[in-house]
Amino acid sequence: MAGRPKIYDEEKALDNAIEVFWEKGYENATPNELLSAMGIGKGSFYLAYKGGKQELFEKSVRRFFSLYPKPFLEVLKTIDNPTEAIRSYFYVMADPKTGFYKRGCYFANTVVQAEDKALKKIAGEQILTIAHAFTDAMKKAKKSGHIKTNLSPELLELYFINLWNGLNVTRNIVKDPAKLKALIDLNLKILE
Amino acid sequence: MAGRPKIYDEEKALDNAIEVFWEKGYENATPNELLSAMGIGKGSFYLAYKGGKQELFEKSVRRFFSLYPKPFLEVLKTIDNPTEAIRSYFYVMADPKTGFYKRGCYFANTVVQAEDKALKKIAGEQILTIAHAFTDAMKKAKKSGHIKTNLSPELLELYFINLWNGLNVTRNIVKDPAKLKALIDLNLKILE
DNA sequence: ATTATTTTGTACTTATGGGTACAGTATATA
DNA sequence: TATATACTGTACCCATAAGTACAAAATAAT
Repeated sequence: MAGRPKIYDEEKALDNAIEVFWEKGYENATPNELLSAMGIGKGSFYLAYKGGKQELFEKSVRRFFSLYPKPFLEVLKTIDNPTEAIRSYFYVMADPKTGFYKRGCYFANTVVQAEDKALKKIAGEQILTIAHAFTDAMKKAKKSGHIKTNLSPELLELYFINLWNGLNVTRNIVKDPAKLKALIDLNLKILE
Repeated sequence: MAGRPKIYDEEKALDNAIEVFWEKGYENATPNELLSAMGIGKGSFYLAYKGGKQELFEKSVRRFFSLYPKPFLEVLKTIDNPTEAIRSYFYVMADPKTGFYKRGCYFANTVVQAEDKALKKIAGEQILTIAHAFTDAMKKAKKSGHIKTNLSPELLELYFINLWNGLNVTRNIVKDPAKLKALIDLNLKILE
């Protein structure tokens, strides 16, 4: 455990890198922007991330997941009737105060933007993980009678992934939060 | 009208450029790829497109529109009950034989990928144009009694834009055409 | 055949992406 | 206090993006 101590906070630096990637996308985030946002030089960077930009992004994906979706999914598990929780999750895409309204879904953006197949895949898996958690919640709610639809959980899951992915694009074209909320509400009627 | 004659076909060159942009996205398409696909050198290129890559892309957007959505929209106008026509339009995203299944929506990709706000806007406008045509078709079908929903045409339009945009992302994550078709069918039930 | 006009190919240019190499500095421990 | 270890900063490096400059070539009209 000897050696010169790090001058920067690893987690904070990663969080700052997330901001750059989120704003610009993986390909458009330049080393200069990343390094200056992280507050470190090349020496430190390539020591910490031997895989360079790609490794940084992969780590940022996992960190992003633990920062945003994960806490929500843990609350979701404890809820009996999940419809309103799910609605509020979708609403972040329609709320100008959130990073999601402004910059979209970290994962869905990557799925569309990245050239690298491996990155696309990792990002897609995060979305699927979230979707699975929604499905679990809905299965439970069906058993307890809070949700009555006869649609299969798998199809419902796909329906909600697609709503989310759609919002990620549509918010760029139709910016009115009220319209986006109406769209979400309309889609959620499927659970009635 | 004197002068050395062009050695290449402008339209064909533009079509070839579309293929590159469609495959790679605006930012990731390199000059080398574009020029060699178009079969011309720099001299000819920057003479024909003084605005460079950006001008080329803008022209490619209009050309793409005239190649794919426009013919469909013209047929759509002549149809009485548009539900099946619209369904078949959405199905291109679920059909492995089409460029849309493999490479997605030229416009929606641009909306998500491009840094340039002007390009984002132009691409978004194409999507809105298509959506408006759908709305017109549905208004007509409502009057003639083929469609009975009470939802406002504006909300329906947003719903369909969002379905399309969602498919453009979701097809990267869930590749099974049958599942994608089931998703489309489920969404189209809203017209019943 | 000369000229005016347009197109083409090649050479050059600047900036940046995405790193590597390595010498120097700061620490924990023996 | 010496040493092994870990971090940092600076100086390089090569490839490519995106475009300019311009001389040479091919035509139509005179």
